[in-house]
Amino acid sequence: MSPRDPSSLDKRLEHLKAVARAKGLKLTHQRLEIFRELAATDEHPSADKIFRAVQRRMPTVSLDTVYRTLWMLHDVGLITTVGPEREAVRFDANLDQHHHYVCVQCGLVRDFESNELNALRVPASVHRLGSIVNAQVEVRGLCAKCQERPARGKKARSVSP
Amino acid sequence: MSPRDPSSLDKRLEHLKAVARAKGLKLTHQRLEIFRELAATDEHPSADKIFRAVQRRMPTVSLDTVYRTLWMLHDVGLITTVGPEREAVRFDANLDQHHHYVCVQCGLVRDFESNELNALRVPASVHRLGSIVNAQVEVRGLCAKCQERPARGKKARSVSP
DNA sequence: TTTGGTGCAAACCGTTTGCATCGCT
DNA sequence: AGCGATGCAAACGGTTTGCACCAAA
Repeated sequence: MSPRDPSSLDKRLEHLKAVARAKGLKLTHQRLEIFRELAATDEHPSADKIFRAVQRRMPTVSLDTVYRTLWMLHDVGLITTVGPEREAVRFDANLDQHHHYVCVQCGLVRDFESNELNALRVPASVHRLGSIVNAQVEVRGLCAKCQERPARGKKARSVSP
Repeated sequence: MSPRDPSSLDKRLEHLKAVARAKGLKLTHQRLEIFRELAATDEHPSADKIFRAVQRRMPTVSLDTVYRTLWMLHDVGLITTVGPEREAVRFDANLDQHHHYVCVQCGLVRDFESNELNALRVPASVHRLGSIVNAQVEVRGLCAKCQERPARGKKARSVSP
């Protein structure tokens, strides 16, 4: 079920249409191309990369439409981002093996430890990709504080805690 | 061994001094304060947060010294960053559970799958932090391509693949 | 006509860099 | 004196936003 698998792409386009119908989103030419571009690769491209690719077929698209579309797709749960969404780099002086809990709304990051998770083994296929420096678990969720005060109307995206 | 544990802070300061001695780094007042600030918390602050904290005790520090110091500490392996280092947000249309391999040099991201890792359980303590949306493994390493051509002299930090 | 979506350009913000100065050895 | 570290200010690059225009219902 790799993203390159054409049947997987079809499935995702189906899903997109279903969600669009359910939520009353307009599936404009631009939106369709942007989603298709992202769904057809497993390289996890940046907005700019998607922009340049879509631009080839559709010279009038603008970068900000790509951004708006991507976040819109993200908001309705059709796509995700890689790693914690954040506005700034976060640093870590804890060199012992540990794992992270990340709040998807406010960006809070907390360490936790687990011998069980420390012992996890990555599959052989990963070793073919390159060397391994470390492996850690990233748990995403809504932190206790953010559960109290429900999401703000607009950008539910990042804020330093 | 939480970062708030004062004995842990001491241990880290020891380590800092040892590495500084070994590598001939100058431990200026600024550098010491910046490291201390980071090592004393487990909030994984941004450069700006560290800057504001250090500034209280040392009103003349500048934000760029904080950045330079943090990356210097990072380059000698004394601190790390949370999540993949990247210059731009990367998007992902793969909603099935999967995991990521991230190259620490060029920023390449690749999916991989593992039933074993899909089944991992997070410790109870994490559930106290908030709700859980998903849990995935992030493996960091140097990808095959980057191993061939050794690191560039300057910033070994990010570039879109 | 009304409601969104889009494109453009300017604003924004985190981060980096060039350069002159400072402080330690 | 010599040399790396620092501070300042300006540049940079990714991202967002205000606004006018356009297209579909």
